[in-house]
Amino acid sequence: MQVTSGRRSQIVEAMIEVIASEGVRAASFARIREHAGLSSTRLISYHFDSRAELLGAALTRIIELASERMSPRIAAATTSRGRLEAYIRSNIEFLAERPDYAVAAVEILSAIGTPADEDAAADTAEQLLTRLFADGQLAGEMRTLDAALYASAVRAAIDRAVTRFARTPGLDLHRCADELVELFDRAVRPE
Amino acid sequence: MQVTSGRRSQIVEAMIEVIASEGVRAASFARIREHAGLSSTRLISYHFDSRAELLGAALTRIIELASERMSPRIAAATTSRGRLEAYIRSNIEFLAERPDYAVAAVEILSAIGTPADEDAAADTAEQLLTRLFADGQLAGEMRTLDAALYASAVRAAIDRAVTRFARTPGLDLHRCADELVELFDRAVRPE
Amino acid sequence: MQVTSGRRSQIVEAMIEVIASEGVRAASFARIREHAGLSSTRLISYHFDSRAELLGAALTRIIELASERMSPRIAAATTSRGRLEAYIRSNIEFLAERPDYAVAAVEILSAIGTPADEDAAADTAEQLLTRLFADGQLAGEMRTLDAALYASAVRAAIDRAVTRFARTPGLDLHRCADELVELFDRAVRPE
Amino acid sequence: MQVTSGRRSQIVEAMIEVIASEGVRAASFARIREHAGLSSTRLISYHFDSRAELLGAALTRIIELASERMSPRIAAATTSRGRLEAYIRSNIEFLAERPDYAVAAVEILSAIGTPADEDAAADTAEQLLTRLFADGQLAGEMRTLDAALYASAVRAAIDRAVTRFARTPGLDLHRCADELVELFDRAVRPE
DNA sequence: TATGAATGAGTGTTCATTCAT
DNA sequence: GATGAATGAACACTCATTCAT
Repeated sequence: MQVTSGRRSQIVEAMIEVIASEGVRAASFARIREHAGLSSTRLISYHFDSRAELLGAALTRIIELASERMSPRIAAATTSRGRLEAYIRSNIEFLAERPDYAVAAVEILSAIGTPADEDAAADTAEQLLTRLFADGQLAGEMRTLDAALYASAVRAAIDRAVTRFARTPGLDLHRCADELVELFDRAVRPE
Repeated sequence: MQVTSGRRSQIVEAMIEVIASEGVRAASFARIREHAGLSSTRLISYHFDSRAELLGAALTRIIELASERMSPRIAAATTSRGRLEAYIRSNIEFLAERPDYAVAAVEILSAIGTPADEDAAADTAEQLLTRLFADGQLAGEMRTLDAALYASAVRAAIDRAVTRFARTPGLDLHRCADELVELFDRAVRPE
Repeated sequence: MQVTSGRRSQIVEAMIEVIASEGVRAASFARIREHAGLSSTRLISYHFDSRAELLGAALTRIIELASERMSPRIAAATTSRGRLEAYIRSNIEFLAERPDYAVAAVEILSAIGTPADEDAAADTAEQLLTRLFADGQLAGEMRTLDAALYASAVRAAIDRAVTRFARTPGLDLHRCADELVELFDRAVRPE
Repeated sequence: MQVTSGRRSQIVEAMIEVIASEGVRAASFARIREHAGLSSTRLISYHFDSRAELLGAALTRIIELASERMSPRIAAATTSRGRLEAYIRSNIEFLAERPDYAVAAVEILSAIGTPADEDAAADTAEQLLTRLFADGQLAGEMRTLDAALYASAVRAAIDRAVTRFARTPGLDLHRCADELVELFDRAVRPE
């Protein structure tokens, strides 16, 4: 099976764009068909077994792109607190570069929030952060704290920034990143 | 004359309960009718001009209750950092006492979030926090920071805790409150 | 039973105004209640047994007013062709003075057109004209023609003028009356 | 590719028939579904984006048919007054042949009349007549008159005849045509 | 790989009306 | 004379999906 069949990615991108500009609720097959200029919604259900699968494919695609941006930045850091900073900064940079993708991701995650499996992508992101906080404590770089809760706080703060940016495009993202880095660095550093 | 006509509050409460357990999407008039044991959905549209109004009434009710819980606690604090702590703790306590109401509020806010009513309740909550952070800086109790961004970070962290609690009822909310208080107090204190 | 109970006429006038500006379809009990500032639609169904009765009352009221305007003018004419001219002119004058009433009458008549009884008000107006054309022929003032068909042609032409005026308030009604008088006078005069 | 997809025209014809016999108001999707023997009303909204579009399609279809009947007859006439006669006669003939279509057209036009689309089909018909009266005056075949007003009077008279015929099927349409031709010919001829 | 056609369940909302004071 | 509450039927329309080529 080909992950990127041309048609598939065309549909996925159309859905992402519609979600970003009009929200998940508005991203019906009909609206996607229209936005992508497809002949019929049948083309969508031909390529995706269900709406959920399409939603999942969109999220996977976004995470793929975000990961390309963020992973090397995080890997390049040599300390846990440095990796936390890299995580926040590169995530905000991704938002600056692909605001539609970032907005769509938040929309999708809030839409599939409750029902999905524990191993959903959302948790993937938080698991990475949870490990980061756990490692920081083991390395003595961070004070004692609840890694999972801090992970969710970081993600929540970033996601909220994404939402605010979607409504206020004039937002200074560079400064926003600085503030968030400062906020969490102060919160975790020992003493 | 009673503002809350009995029927109205019955419907509002039914909607809150359905939203809390099944999500906003599932909270259709038909589902509310069923849950509240009403004779027809017409009863709902008789008391509320539109779904949006009902949603607004539900949110208002929740904010009313949350405010009853939180306001005296916040007012009792004598410092800005104390008020921040009281805000976080009393909000989490409200979540512990009325998890359905807390969950419903988050659901409703994310559902009506986009429509750009600047004066919406969501912003009201953030505005209160924004003032709190601004006052803290003026009083010299907090270091220099972006009040609005910190406000949204606090709300985002609490809202995320609400969501997590909804999925994991076993969560230790007392400890969760301690951690969040610590997180933000460290983040704001001078030096 | 009092024909004009104050409340009744208030409701009737509100309905006429709503019909004139928004059409019969839009003139629902709810819309009338709103326009008249009533507390509930129940007040309407209290005073009128059905929507049809209210519609009939409105039409009766309009015809009453139109008749006040037109009857003396028609009666004052001494010939059949003079009465035809008086009919047309005074009808157009009524339109100029009470455009909302004239528009509402046309709306109501087209709404209740098909179902109603033969003795409906619509026919009343045409019957009067039919007699006028019949008398004109008997008196030798008019050539041989189908009185009923000419009656309906006159009413149709005037009603259409009403509709056009409703859409084009700038219409010169005086000239319009002149033209219609000329049209039908030429059509009926002998030779 | 066929513009008229079979299903589409089946639905259009069903709607025309329902409108003719029961009025526009009664022509709901449910009633059409029933009359056409369709499996679901969804079939209607599948083929037509909205009720308005379906209404428009029905009107277009009727005008198409009426035009087939009337156009050659009008074109064959060599004088303006001859064309006026041909217009009236062929229109009444269309009424005699397809009473349901004629009735439906009048119903639809009165239903969509208000919404102020200047370029609506109604005006198209009147514009043709207006030109006819203007040409007649230029050619010296008709006396000086308000072409637009005469056009609306002709259409109003014919439409009223359609309505009357719908209620009184026994009406002698041949004689009706004779009378209307005479009426308007006398009204326009010079001297 | 593609597509037009079809579908049943569902949405919120509106309608005039009746019930019970 | 007046009124708030209640009601069931109907409305156009949207949903993701399946059928049949």
